Amino acid sequence: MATESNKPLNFIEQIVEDDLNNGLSKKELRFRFPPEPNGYLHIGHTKAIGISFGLGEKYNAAVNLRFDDTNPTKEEQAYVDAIKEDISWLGYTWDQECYSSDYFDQLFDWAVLMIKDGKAYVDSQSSADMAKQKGTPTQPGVDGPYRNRTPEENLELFLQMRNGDFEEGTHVLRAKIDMKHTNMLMRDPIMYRILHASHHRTGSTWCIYPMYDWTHGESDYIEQISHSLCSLEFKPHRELYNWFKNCVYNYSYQKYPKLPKQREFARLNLNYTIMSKRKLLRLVEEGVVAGWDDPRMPTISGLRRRGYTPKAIKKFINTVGVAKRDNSIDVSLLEFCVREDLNKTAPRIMAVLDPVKLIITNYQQHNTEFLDAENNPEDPQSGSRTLPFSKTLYIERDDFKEEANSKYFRLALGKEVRLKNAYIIKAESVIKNEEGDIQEIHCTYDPKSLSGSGTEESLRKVKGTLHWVSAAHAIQAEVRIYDRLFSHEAPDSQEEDFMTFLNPSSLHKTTAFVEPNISNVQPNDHFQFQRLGYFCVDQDSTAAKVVFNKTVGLRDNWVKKKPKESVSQKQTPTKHERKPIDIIKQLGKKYTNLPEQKQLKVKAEIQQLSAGVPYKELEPLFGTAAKKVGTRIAALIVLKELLSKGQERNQQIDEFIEKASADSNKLLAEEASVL
RNA sequence: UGGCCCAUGGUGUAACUGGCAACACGUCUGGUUUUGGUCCAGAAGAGUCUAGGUUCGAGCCCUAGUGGGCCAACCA
Repeated sequence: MATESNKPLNFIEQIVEDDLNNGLSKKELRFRFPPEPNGYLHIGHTKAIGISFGLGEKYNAAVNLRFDDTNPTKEEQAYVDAIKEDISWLGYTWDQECYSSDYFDQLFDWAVLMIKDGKAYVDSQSSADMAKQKGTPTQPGVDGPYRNRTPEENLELFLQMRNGDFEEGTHVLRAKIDMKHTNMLMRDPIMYRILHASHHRTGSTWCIYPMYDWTHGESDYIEQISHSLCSLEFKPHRELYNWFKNCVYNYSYQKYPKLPKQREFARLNLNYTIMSKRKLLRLVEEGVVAGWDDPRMPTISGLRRRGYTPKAIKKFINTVGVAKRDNSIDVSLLEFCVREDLNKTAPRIMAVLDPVKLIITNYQQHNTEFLDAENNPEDPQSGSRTLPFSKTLYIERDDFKEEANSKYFRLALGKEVRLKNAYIIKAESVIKNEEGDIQEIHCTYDPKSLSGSGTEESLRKVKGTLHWVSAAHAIQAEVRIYDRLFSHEAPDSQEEDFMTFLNPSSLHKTTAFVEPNISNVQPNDHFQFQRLGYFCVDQDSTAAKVVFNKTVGLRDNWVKKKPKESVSQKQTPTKHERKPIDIIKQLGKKYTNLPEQKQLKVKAEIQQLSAGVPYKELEPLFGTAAKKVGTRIAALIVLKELLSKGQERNQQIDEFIEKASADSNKLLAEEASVL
């Protein structure tokens, strides 16, 4: 608590704090998390969960878990169970487990009172006709023909609706507000529709079901929630929320004296993934992934199976903050959060994913040594284990090159390297097959160099350390390696269907050789495969075959440096230089606001910056991820420069230009029309 | 020819009722290291969308503009 208190408050905490200062008592604080049981919870929900449950923890207030189950055609008990499991796994406990369907009776009674008061009426038109009368955001609506039915008539029809006398779609109950209201939601919103569907909790008791707006606020009110927190897209609903709330308050202020307050925050967006339940459902239904808990899914169950920990997820949610502007968070932050947790907790083991045989020619044929190895250098409590070492080992194919420059720290012919927790070896020769692939690496070892032996030889510094396993002792295990599900940064917000951006190689299964200490592992045990990354045991594991999921790789500076080496031999002293693309983006951002004089200047600057930069590096500018008008204008300027320098047109370029020239923004269209 | 919300380094968030723009991720240096991990030390990168105004002083207040988002399901 003490550490929390010096953290600045986010705007929601500020609101709560203000209410507390204005006379709200701490005892009256009550929050809720209200999922619809029509799918699995995902990382986006975690933010909402973290906000409401976090507030509950901070103020020691109750948080209800409420299932918003007013649409029986989409909801299932299975989803209820999964949601409960996910929230529990995250480590939160709710006060009451509630269901909107528990309030169907109360809601009905209130609706009757509203009909009697002339605040609600039965409309008997088709939904198409109603939609016509509703108008558009820019055009006011008009009253429908049934709007002025008498309360008696409305009541009788409503009772008949409830009794099942009508077909679906023939009648609805609407609130009588204002068809000309600037807020579309206030144009006589529907309160009840007829649905002859069985509900997962109320069965066939009802054939009319209340709509979201006529349920949510009232449920908050019944539960006497003090702060009803939801995401930004519900902002326009707030006005209606308050309208309904005041209606029912007049009927029940003695029983329910406190009025809840809705406030909205920006939802979480993560790049390279999608966050809509409907779309996630499609991935499941079309078999793109193995299920809601496929480790590639952004669902909580997917992340859990992937090896993410509750602590890591909470840390992530805490770090992204709470505000009101649209955001897109980089997955690297999520990855950082798991690594941070797992680094402290995951025992280290050695596993070779892409093996090549290493034979120590001067090691005695049938000898086996058991060497000592630390379980986790970050955690002295974790103790140590023994590793069998013998003449024939496996190392990563990647860890050997016949010839290598001085930047390569691994094994090469004639070079020395340490085998982790074992000896220093020197590569002497290789055996290849007819195709020229390396079959065996032959090396010699220094018997006096054993790790931890304290000898002079053991203290020698060699540049590289490799992980390895003893061929005769290693256990084979299946390892599933995942990559991002989508190759596009924002697959969700494009004109094309998000499925077109699927990464075809998001799953790679391989058989690895793992040190024998894994014979007793259990599903969801976490490990660090040394030098490779964090892995966890999948639920598909059996005693006969262990299955690992790769959670995330280690941070790796080597892979980042590799391409540089090959691309340019020049050692350009580019100290702290910003990438041209970043500067271009930044310049573009403000372009539309600049006076013409300055625009010309900026234009010239962009041209200059893009000159000589390879297309590949500038490509992201033409991706549809460049949403901002300014960025797109900058991209066009760059494009003009590139095309004039002989860059060939491709599909991406053509599409980009086409889209831009059709844009409603004049500046953008003009710039594009030149090309 | 509408209403509402939003605008701070590449990304995400700070900056308490106006007072030197900070933190995290990412990037880059260097050091330690039997994981090219961790850890440690350091650096680059924004002058706060634009134009005005109020003020001794504006990221914060006001006006206008620009850009982005949401709203026209018998979904939630």
